Amino acid sequence: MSRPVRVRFAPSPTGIPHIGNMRTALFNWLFARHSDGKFILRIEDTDQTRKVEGAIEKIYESLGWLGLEWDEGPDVGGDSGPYMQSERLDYYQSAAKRLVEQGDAYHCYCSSERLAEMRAEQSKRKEPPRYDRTCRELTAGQRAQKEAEGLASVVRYKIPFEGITSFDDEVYGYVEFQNALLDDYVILKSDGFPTYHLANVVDDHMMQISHVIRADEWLSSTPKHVLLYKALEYNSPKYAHMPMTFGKDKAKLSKRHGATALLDYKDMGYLPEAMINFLVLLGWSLDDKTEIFSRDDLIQHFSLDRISKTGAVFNAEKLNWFNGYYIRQLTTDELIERVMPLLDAQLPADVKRPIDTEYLKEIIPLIHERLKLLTEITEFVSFFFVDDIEHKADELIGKKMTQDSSIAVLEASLPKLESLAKFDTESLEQVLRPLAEELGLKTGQLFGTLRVATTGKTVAPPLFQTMEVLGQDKCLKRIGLALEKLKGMD
RNA sequence: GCCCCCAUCGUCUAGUGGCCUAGGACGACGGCCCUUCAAGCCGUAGACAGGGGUUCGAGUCCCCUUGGGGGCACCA
Repeated sequence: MSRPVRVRFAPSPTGIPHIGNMRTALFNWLFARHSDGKFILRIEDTDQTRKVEGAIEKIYESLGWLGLEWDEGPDVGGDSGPYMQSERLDYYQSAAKRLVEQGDAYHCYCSSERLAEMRAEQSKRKEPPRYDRTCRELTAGQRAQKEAEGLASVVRYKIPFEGITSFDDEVYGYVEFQNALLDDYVILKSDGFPTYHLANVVDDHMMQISHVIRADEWLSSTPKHVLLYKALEYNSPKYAHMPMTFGKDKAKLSKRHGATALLDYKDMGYLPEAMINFLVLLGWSLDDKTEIFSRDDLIQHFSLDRISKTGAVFNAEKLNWFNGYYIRQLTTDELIERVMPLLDAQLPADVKRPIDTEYLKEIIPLIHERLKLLTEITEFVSFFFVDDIEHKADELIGKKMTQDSSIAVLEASLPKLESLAKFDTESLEQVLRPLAEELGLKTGQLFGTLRVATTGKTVAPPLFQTMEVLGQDKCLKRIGLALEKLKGMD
């Protein structure tokens, strides 16, 4: 009989959650949803010195952006609260007390200066840095004396001198460690706050966490936790360590790899659905061909046994492809909705607000499949909105064209376009295609020149459709401007 | 230095002893389409780190080497 699935995402509020954290959150969330279990948010704020103002809001925002809703947490409550570790100090302290009384832990009065010195010595001698266990053997009398002196103390776990601590990891399988090589690590700091090791064990037990799904970097501290579960007579949860995410240099992803905060990607114009699809494939796969997963697909198919053991490099190129793909899947209206705030913020002030949605509906189909990032939208559509465009002279003269031939092209086009009763794609094509032949030019030369003249860009959506949306007046006016520019060049 | 983990194309990965002359995706390159750019379609190059075993047979199992990563705080 296995217990109900309860997993947690337990970030510490020390900054903006980065990609790696959020991938861990994703995997936990998927496992919970797949298993019909609970996804719990717990804030591990046990380090008073590293607390960052506003970090918790960023955690909410990051989860929210990806749509990873949590069932229990500091803000939504739940039966296992409080969900902020700083509000659970009593639990940790009594656990530590119990361990001391049982003889599984002891007070240590060594100063951090002494410890630092000791470690320096050890590394000089090329020895593994470890606590020398000075305080482990203190007699009751010695302890009383230290207390009387008013010395602050930490509580250290008393690692057995012999034996092996092992566990079965859901991803890595059987892993074992020699107790003799483990350090008497601190479980309670001198300020009365627990370390991660104690806090996560106490909380995971009290919150009835069934599976601990966390990054690989925790693998080597897991025996400490296993020992703690045993000493406290708790049932150990199952462990699933997942491979880490690396930067291009294969080192643990960190700030120096550029944008690493999840929300940076939101700001850069990525879609959360693309991000999820990309992130889940970093360390998990369904089979040999499926690449695209909707949220429901993932919930349906996600499983721990398909998590790989190898670290994955965060490769933004593939993310870009996913993003383009998901943008293309949106309907015109959906894309407008997502892009509207960006346009509102980025389009020049003299463009009328609110931005004309009907007009956008004509424009979007032209640029939709060209968009890779939402933030590119302004660059793609501004020439539709702006009144006067700026022509670059050298762009006005295309490949295999000269100043004179460009002028000729525009002058020949003008009357044809002016005479058009209907300024739509078909009519435009009907007059412009023959015109190229008349002028003895390739269609590309004619259309290219007109493209730059009407849009101000060398790269734009198909000419006729663009001109139709732009409208006759704007096109004629812009061609006129282009002619002036070309003629005034000498 | 010690401990732990990992090892298939540049990257993400499929592969759980014969279905592998190793599959897919991104990227790269070439082509088609074509008024530019995209998108789409077609195609090409590209990997089992090395060495020993085990086996009739090893990318798949074992060992060693090498390489990479992670951990070794009163941080999580």
